[in-house]
Amino acid sequence: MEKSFAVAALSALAQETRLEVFRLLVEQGPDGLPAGVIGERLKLPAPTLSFHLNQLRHAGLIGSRRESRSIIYAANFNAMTALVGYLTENCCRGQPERCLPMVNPAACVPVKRNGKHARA
Amino acid sequence: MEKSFAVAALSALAQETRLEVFRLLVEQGPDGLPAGVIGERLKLPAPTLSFHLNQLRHAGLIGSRRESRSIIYAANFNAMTALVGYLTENCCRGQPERCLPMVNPAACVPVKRNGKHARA
DNA sequence: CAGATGATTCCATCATTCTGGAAATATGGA
DNA sequence: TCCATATTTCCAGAATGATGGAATCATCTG
Repeated sequence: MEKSFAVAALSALAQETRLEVFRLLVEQGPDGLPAGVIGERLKLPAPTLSFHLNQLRHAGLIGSRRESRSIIYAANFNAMTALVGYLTENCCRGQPERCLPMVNPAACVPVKRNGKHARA
Repeated sequence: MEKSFAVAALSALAQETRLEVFRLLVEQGPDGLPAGVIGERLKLPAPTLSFHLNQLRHAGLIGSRRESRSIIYAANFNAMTALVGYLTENCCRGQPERCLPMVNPAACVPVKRNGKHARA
Protein backbone atom coordinates (compact mmCIF):
# COMPACT_ATOMS: atom_id res chain seq x y z
CA MET A 1 0.00 0.00 0.00
CA GLU A 2 1.15 3.48 -0.87
CA LYS A 3 1.68 6.06 1.78
CA SER A 4 -0.49 8.55 -0.08
CA PHE A 5 -3.27 6.00 -0.23
CA ALA A 6 -3.05 5.46 3.49
CA VAL A 7 -3.15 9.18 4.21
CA ALA A 8 -6.16 9.57 1.95
CA ALA A 9 -7.96 6.69 3.63
CA LEU A 10 -7.16 7.94 7.11
CA SER A 11 -8.20 11.49 6.24
CA ALA A 12 -11.45 10.13 4.95
CA LEU A 13 -12.09 8.29 8.20
CA ALA A 14 -10.90 11.12 10.42
CA GLN A 15 -14.25 12.85 10.48
CA GLU A 16 -17.13 11.92 12.67
CA THR A 17 -19.80 11.77 10.00
CA ARG A 18 -17.69 9.79 7.60
CA LEU A 19 -16.54 7.41 10.27
CA GLU A 20 -20.16 6.72 11.13
CA VAL A 21 -21.03 6.19 7.49
CA PHE A 22 -18.12 3.85 7.01
CA ARG A 23 -18.88 1.80 10.09
CA LEU A 24 -22.48 1.53 9.08
CA LEU A 25 -21.38 0.19 5.72
CA VAL A 26 -18.87 -2.19 7.27
CA GLU A 27 -21.66 -3.55 9.39
CA GLN A 28 -23.91 -3.91 6.36
CA GLY A 29 -21.44 -6.06 4.50
CA PRO A 30 -20.96 -6.29 0.74
CA ASP A 31 -24.61 -5.60 -0.04
CA GLY A 32 -24.31 -2.03 1.15
CA LEU A 33 -27.06 0.56 1.42
CA PRO A 34 -28.60 3.23 -0.82
CA ALA A 35 -27.50 6.80 -0.13
CA GLY A 36 -31.01 7.72 0.91
CA VAL A 37 -31.16 5.10 3.62
CA ILE A 38 -27.77 6.12 4.95
CA GLY A 39 -28.89 9.72 5.16
CA GLU A 40 -32.08 8.69 6.87
CA ARG A 41 -30.35 6.59 9.49
CA LEU A 42 -27.69 9.15 10.26
CA LYS A 43 -30.00 12.15 9.79
CA LEU A 44 -27.87 13.96 7.26
CA PRO A 45 -28.86 16.58 4.67
CA ALA A 46 -28.45 15.10 1.20
CA PRO A 47 -25.65 17.41 0.00
CA THR A 48 -23.65 16.87 3.14
CA LEU A 49 -23.97 13.12 2.83
CA SER A 50 -23.09 13.23 -0.82
CA PHE A 51 -19.97 15.21 -0.05
CA HIS A 52 -18.83 12.70 2.53
CA LEU A 53 -19.66 9.68 0.41
CA ASN A 54 -17.53 11.19 -2.28
CA GLN A 55 -14.60 11.60 0.07
CA LEU A 56 -14.87 8.00 1.15
CA ARG A 57 -15.18 6.82 -2.42
CA HIS A 58 -12.21 8.84 -3.64
CA ALA A 59 -10.19 7.40 -0.80
CA GLY A 60 -11.11 3.94 -2.06
CA LEU A 61 -12.83 2.94 1.16
CA ILE A 62 -16.25 2.44 -0.35
CA GLY A 63 -17.63 1.59 -3.75
CA SER A 64 -20.91 2.47 -5.41
CA ARG A 65 -23.26 1.01 -7.94
CA ARG A 66 -26.45 2.35 -9.39
CA GLU A 67 -29.56 0.30 -8.93
CA SER A 68 -32.49 1.92 -10.62
CA ARG A 69 -32.86 5.37 -9.07
CA SER A 70 -30.82 4.55 -6.02
CA ILE A 71 -27.08 4.54 -5.69
CA ILE A 72 -25.87 1.78 -3.42
CA TYR A 73 -22.74 2.25 -1.39
CA ALA A 74 -20.76 -0.57 0.14
CA ALA A 75 -17.55 -0.80 2.14
CA ASN A 76 -14.43 -1.91 0.33
CA PHE A 77 -13.13 -4.62 2.60
CA ASN A 78 -9.88 -5.02 0.75
CA ALA A 79 -9.04 -1.39 1.34
CA MET A 80 -9.96 -1.71 4.99
CA THR A 81 -7.65 -4.66 5.42
CA ALA A 82 -4.84 -3.02 3.52
CA LEU A 83 -5.09 0.07 5.68
CA VAL A 84 -4.97 -1.92 8.89
CA GLY A 85 -2.00 -3.82 7.53
CA TYR A 86 -0.20 -0.61 6.66
CA LEU A 87 -0.63 0.77 10.16
CA THR A 88 0.69 -2.29 11.90
CA GLU A 89 3.34 -3.22 9.35
CA ASN A 90 6.75 -4.24 10.63
CA CYS A 91 5.70 -3.68 14.18
CA CYS A 92 8.54 -4.12 16.63
CA ARG A 93 11.08 -4.75 13.85
CA GLY A 94 9.54 -8.07 13.04
CA GLN A 95 9.64 -9.28 16.63
CA PRO A 96 5.95 -9.12 17.42
CA GLU A 97 6.59 -10.88 20.70
CA ARG A 98 7.88 -7.52 21.89
CA CYS A 99 4.42 -5.98 21.71
CA LEU A 100 2.49 -9.18 22.20
CA PRO A 101 2.12 -8.59 25.90
CA MET A 102 0.09 -5.59 24.85
CA VAL A 103 -1.77 -6.55 21.72
CA ASN A 104 -3.40 -9.43 19.97
CA PRO A 105 -1.04 -11.20 17.60
CA ALA A 106 -3.53 -10.79 14.80
CA ALA A 107 -3.30 -7.04 15.08
CA CYS A 108 0.43 -7.11 14.98
CA VAL A 109 0.74 -9.35 11.93
CA PRO A 110 -2.63 -9.09 10.35
CA VAL A 111 -2.40 -9.16 6.62
CA LYS A 112 -1.64 -12.45 5.03
CA ARG A 113 -1.16 -11.28 1.48
CA ASN A 114 0.98 -13.46 -0.74
CA GLY A 115 2.86 -14.35 2.38
CA LYS A 116 4.59 -11.00 2.61
CA HIS A 117 4.00 -10.18 6.25
CA ALA A 118 2.80 -13.53 7.41
CA ARG A 119 4.44 -14.82 10.51
CA ALA A 120 1.85 -16.81 12.42
CA MET B 1 -13.59 2.52 22.36
CA GLU B 2 -15.30 5.86 22.13
CA LYS B 3 -16.18 7.37 18.80
CA SER B 4 -14.47 10.61 19.72
CA PHE B 5 -11.32 8.72 20.61
CA ALA B 6 -11.36 7.01 17.24
CA VAL B 7 -11.85 10.29 15.39
CA ALA B 8 -8.98 11.84 17.33
CA ALA B 9 -6.71 8.90 16.60
CA LEU B 10 -7.61 8.84 12.92
CA SER B 11 -7.16 12.60 12.61
CA ALA B 12 -3.77 12.25 14.17
CA LEU B 13 -2.76 9.61 11.66
CA ALA B 14 -4.32 11.36 8.70
CA GLN B 15 -1.30 13.49 8.01
CA GLU B 16 1.74 12.40 6.13
CA THR B 17 4.34 13.54 8.65
CA ARG B 18 2.51 12.10 11.62
CA LEU B 19 1.83 8.83 9.85
CA GLU B 20 5.54 8.52 9.17
CA VAL B 21 6.38 9.30 12.77
CA PHE B 22 3.87 6.79 14.05
CA ARG B 23 5.02 4.03 11.75
CA LEU B 24 8.60 4.68 12.69
CA LEU B 25 7.65 4.31 16.34
CA VAL B 26 5.58 1.20 15.70
CA GLU B 27 8.61 -0.29 14.03
CA GLN B 28 10.81 0.70 16.97
CA GLY B 29 8.68 -1.13 19.49
CA PRO B 30 8.13 -0.22 23.12
CA ASP B 31 11.60 1.25 23.57
CA GLY B 32 10.76 4.16 21.32
CA LEU B 33 13.05 6.94 20.17
CA PRO B 34 14.08 10.40 21.42
CA ALA B 35 12.45 13.33 19.67
CA GLY B 36 15.78 14.45 18.28
CA VAL B 37 16.43 11.15 16.55
CA ILE B 38 12.96 11.14 15.04
CA GLY B 39 13.49 14.63 13.69
CA GLU B 40 16.85 13.64 12.30
CA ARG B 41 15.56 10.57 10.52
CA LEU B 42 12.56 12.29 9.04
CA LYS B 43 14.34 15.60 8.49
CA LEU B 44 11.86 17.75 10.36
CA PRO B 45 12.35 21.17 11.97
CA ALA B 46 12.06 20.84 15.73
CA PRO B 47 8.90 22.93 16.21
CA THR B 48 7.12 21.09 13.43
CA LEU B 49 8.03 17.74 14.91
CA SER B 50 7.03 18.86 18.38
CA PHE B 51 3.65 19.96 17.07
CA HIS B 52 3.02 16.60 15.46
CA LEU B 53 4.26 14.59 18.43
CA ASN B 54 1.83 16.51 20.54
CA GLN B 55 -1.05 15.68 18.24
CA LEU B 56 -0.17 12.00 18.37
CA ARG B 57 0.22 12.09 22.12
CA HIS B 58 -3.06 13.88 22.71
CA ALA B 59 -4.75 11.32 20.53
CA GLY B 60 -3.31 8.63 22.79
CA LEU B 61 -1.36 6.96 20.01
CA ILE B 62 2.04 7.52 21.52
CA GLY B 63 3.45 8.02 24.98
CA SER B 64 6.47 9.89 26.20
CA ARG B 65 8.96 9.73 29.02
CA ARG B 66 11.85 11.95 29.88
CA GLU B 67 15.28 10.41 30.03
CA SER B 68 17.88 12.94 31.02
CA ARG B 69 17.74 15.73 28.46
CA SER B 70 15.89 13.65 25.88
CA ILE B 71 12.23 12.93 25.67
CA ILE B 72 11.56 9.44 24.42
CA TYR B 73 8.45 8.72 22.42
CA ALA B 74 7.00 5.27 21.89
CA ALA B 75 3.93 3.90 20.16
CA ASN B 76 0.97 2.94 22.29
CA PHE B 77 0.18 -0.51 21.02
CA ASN B 78 -3.02 -0.84 23.00
CA ALA B 79 -4.40 2.24 21.31
CA MET B 80 -3.37 0.94 17.93
CA THR B 81 -5.15 -2.33 18.51
CA ALA B 82 -8.23 -0.63 19.85
CA LEU B 83 -8.43 1.61 16.81
CA VAL B 84 -8.15 -1.29 14.42
CA GLY B 85 -10.81 -3.09 16.38
CA TYR B 86 -13.12 -0.11 16.23
CA LEU B 87 -12.82 0.13 12.47
CA THR B 88 -13.61 -3.48 11.84
CA GLU B 89 -16.12 -3.96 14.61
CA ASN B 90 -19.29 -5.88 13.82
CA CYS B 91 -18.28 -6.31 10.25
CA CYS B 92 -20.94 -7.94 8.12
CA ARG B 93 -23.40 -8.05 11.01
CA GLY B 94 -21.38 -10.67 12.79
CA GLN B 95 -21.19 -12.93 9.77
CA PRO B 96 -17.55 -12.44 8.87
CA GLU B 97 -17.80 -15.22 6.34
CA ARG B 98 -19.56 -12.65 4.19
CA CYS B 99 -16.42 -10.61 3.79
CA LEU B 100 -13.98 -13.45 4.26
CA PRO B 101 -13.67 -14.00 0.56
CA MET B 102 -12.15 -10.54 0.53
CA VAL B 103 -10.24 -10.15 3.74
CA ASN B 104 -8.19 -12.04 6.23
CA PRO B 105 -10.29 -13.35 9.10
CA ALA B 106 -7.96 -11.69 11.57
CA ALA B 107 -8.75 -8.29 10.13
CA CYS B 108 -12.45 -8.92 10.36
CA VAL B 109 -12.46 -10.13 13.94
CA PRO B 110 -9.22 -8.85 15.29
CA VAL B 111 -9.56 -7.77 18.85
CA LYS B 112 -9.92 -10.41 21.45
CA ARG B 113 -10.64 -8.23 24.43
CA ASN B 114 -12.52 -9.76 27.29
CA GLY B 115 -14.21 -11.88 24.67
CA LYS B 116 -16.37 -9.05 23.46
CA HIS B 117 -15.81 -9.30 19.75
CA ALA B 118 -14.16 -12.66 19.67
CA ARG B 119 -15.57 -15.09 17.25
CA ALA B 120 -12.75 -17.31 16.02
C1' DC C 1 -43.77 14.04 -22.28
C1' DA C 2 -44.91 15.52 -17.34
C1' DG C 3 -44.31 14.68 -12.69
C1' DA C 4 -42.10 12.44 -8.86
C1' DT C 5 -38.16 10.55 -6.65
C1' DG C 6 -33.22 9.84 -5.55
C1' DA C 7 -28.94 11.77 -5.71
C1' DT C 8 -25.29 15.09 -7.12
C1' DT C 9 -22.96 19.63 -8.14
C1' DC C 10 -22.29 24.53 -7.28
C1' DC C 11 -20.79 27.87 -4.21
C1' DA C 12 -20.20 31.07 -0.40
C1' DT C 13 -19.31 30.94 4.43
C1' DC C 14 -17.27 29.41 8.36
C1' DA C 15 -13.80 26.71 10.87
C1' DT C 16 -9.74 24.07 11.45
C1' DT C 17 -5.05 22.67 10.63
C1' DC C 18 -0.08 23.09 9.13
C1' DT C 19 4.30 25.42 9.18
C1' DG C 20 8.61 27.11 11.05
C1' DG C 21 11.24 31.31 13.02
C1' DA C 22 12.03 33.39 17.43
C1' DA C 23 11.83 32.99 22.18
C1' DA C 24 11.31 30.24 26.30
C1' DT C 25 11.94 26.09 29.36
C1' DA C 26 14.36 22.00 31.25
C1' DT C 27 18.47 19.25 32.12
C1' DG C 28 23.27 18.15 32.66
C1' DG C 29 28.24 19.31 32.80
C1' DA C 30 32.43 22.40 33.72
C1' DT D 1 26.91 30.02 37.94
C1' DC D 2 27.42 29.87 32.97
C1' DC D 3 27.09 27.39 28.76
C1' DA D 4 25.51 23.76 25.62
C1' DT D 5 21.99 20.58 24.40
C1' DA D 6 17.20 18.86 23.85
C1' DT D 7 12.74 20.11 23.35
C1' DT D 8 8.72 22.94 23.75
C1' DT D 9 5.62 27.10 23.38
C1' DC D 10 4.18 31.27 20.95
C1' DC D 11 2.44 33.21 16.98
C1' DA D 12 0.77 34.63 12.44
C1' DG D 13 0.33 33.63 7.68
C1' DA D 14 -1.06 30.08 4.28
C1' DA D 15 -3.72 26.24 3.13
C1' DT D 16 -7.33 23.00 3.54
C1' DG D 17 -11.81 21.16 4.98
C1' DA D 18 -16.97 21.15 6.30
C1' DT D 19 -21.71 22.72 5.74
C1' DG D 20 -26.17 23.06 3.53
C1' DG D 21 -29.50 25.89 0.39
C1' DA D 22 -30.56 26.26 -4.40
C1' DA D 23 -30.13 24.42 -8.75
C1' DT D 24 -29.26 20.45 -11.65
C1' DC D 25 -29.05 15.75 -13.36
C1' DA D 26 -30.76 10.85 -13.86
C1' DT D 27 -34.25 7.42 -13.66
C1' DC D 28 -38.78 5.50 -13.35
C1' DT D 29 -43.95 5.60 -13.93
C1' DG D 30 -48.21 6.72 -16.09
